[in-house]
Amino acid sequence: MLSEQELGKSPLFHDISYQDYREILSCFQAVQRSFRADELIYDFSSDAVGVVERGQASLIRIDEDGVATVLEDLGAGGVFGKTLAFAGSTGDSLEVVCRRPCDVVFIDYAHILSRCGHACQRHSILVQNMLQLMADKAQALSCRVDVLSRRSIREKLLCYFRQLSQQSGSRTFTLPFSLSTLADYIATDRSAMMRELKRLREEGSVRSDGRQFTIRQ
Amino acid sequence: MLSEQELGKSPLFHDISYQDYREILSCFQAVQRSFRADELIYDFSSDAVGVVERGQASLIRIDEDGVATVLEDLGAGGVFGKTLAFAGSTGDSLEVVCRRPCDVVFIDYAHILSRCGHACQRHSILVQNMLQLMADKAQALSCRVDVLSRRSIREKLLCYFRQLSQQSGSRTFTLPFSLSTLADYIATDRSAMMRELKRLREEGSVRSDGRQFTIRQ
DNA sequence: CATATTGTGTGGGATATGCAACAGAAAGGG
DNA sequence: CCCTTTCTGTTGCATATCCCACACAATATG
Repeated sequence: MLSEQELGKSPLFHDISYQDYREILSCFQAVQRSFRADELIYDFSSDAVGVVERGQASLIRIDEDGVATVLEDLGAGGVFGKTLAFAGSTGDSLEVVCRRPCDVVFIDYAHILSRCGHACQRHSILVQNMLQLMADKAQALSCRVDVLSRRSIREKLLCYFRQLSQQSGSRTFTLPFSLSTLADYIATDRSAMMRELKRLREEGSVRSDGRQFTIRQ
Repeated sequence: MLSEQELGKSPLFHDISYQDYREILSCFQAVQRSFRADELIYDFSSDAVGVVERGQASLIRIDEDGVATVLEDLGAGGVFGKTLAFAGSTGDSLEVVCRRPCDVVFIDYAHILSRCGHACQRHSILVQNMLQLMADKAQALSCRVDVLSRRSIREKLLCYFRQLSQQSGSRTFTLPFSLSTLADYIATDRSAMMRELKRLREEGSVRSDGRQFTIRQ
């Protein structure tokens, strides 16, 4: 349960009064839980939709060989759920895992989409907030597709760097994760990526210090 | 403008009366237009959100070298707009192009997300429909990421085939586009893909006749 | 009907990428 | 503090993938 102050920062309950927030929790049978780093948040067995209120989590895929791949990075406002990801090619499993301590709200998805008998104002605002979160998710996924659809490691890196640069509004930006994870994110071999990174540095397209990067132009 | 009968099939105006539909069009300054094959539907210059009511369209990216890549396949219920795709790595442009004759509704996105002064019932249902479409879009993009994040052509193909198989509810299914476009879709070279496809056929993992495929298991 | 355009299928040669393996740096945990 | 684990950086080698080029089928187009 959020405090009145925390509620102000909540992506899902934005613009909802504390009174309404409490009623929504019961009306929607919503559950709020906190997680520590590395804890399993969701395993795609229930029909609930989860919203990350605070903290950071990752949606990862584990294939039959046990290889893990980060499919999505979920920050505050991140949404996940069975109905929002492909059921998964038989054989591999999906999980949402906590990276940094998280607060997560679980809500029954069908309940959100069904016309509320009470036609309540609360419901309407909640749906609107949910729409906003979903639009953000769609955009984040679009970015990912934009990167992954590039044909070479080089192009993938440059595409991703340009995105980060644009987001930060500067030619300099900080990677949201380690270089090893970056390789995973762009779905390539780490050593091959390091090689390409070196080349980019040598020809002056990119400068880097740790996780801080600067691109030319 | 839709006829009363067509309205019943509309993804965006589902469960909305004809009367309300007409008022929404004016209240939201929504515009409805039809397009023929190969016509340009949207070039990401306006802030409007588009919804494909009928027909088929593609969201394509054209990079600085003029190479086109299909980023999304938009059928009935497909949503697109500037706020839903990454602004695009500077240099390449995005377009929505008509494949098969389309009816498209354009709505001002800010208008949808803003609390409607009238707090009207119409608005609320429209938002709910929009949420459903957005969730569908997120799922479709997840599928795409699932495929593109595979490390080899072989795995990409198998992953995509499993998705199609699951969608059709059968081991046999039909590709939604040509083999050449498929190569594009999984972001690889066509000849390399053909070679891999040949291998899959030879070892009996896949049988195919034209665009009709059958996978083992 | 002739002609142009697009799609399919295949191959040889160049190379970018993947894989395995290692060593030192950095970070976390008791 | 030491010890463990993760992360970074690099290399040699094998090969999957790309690029170019060609021939033919299928389909559109007038």
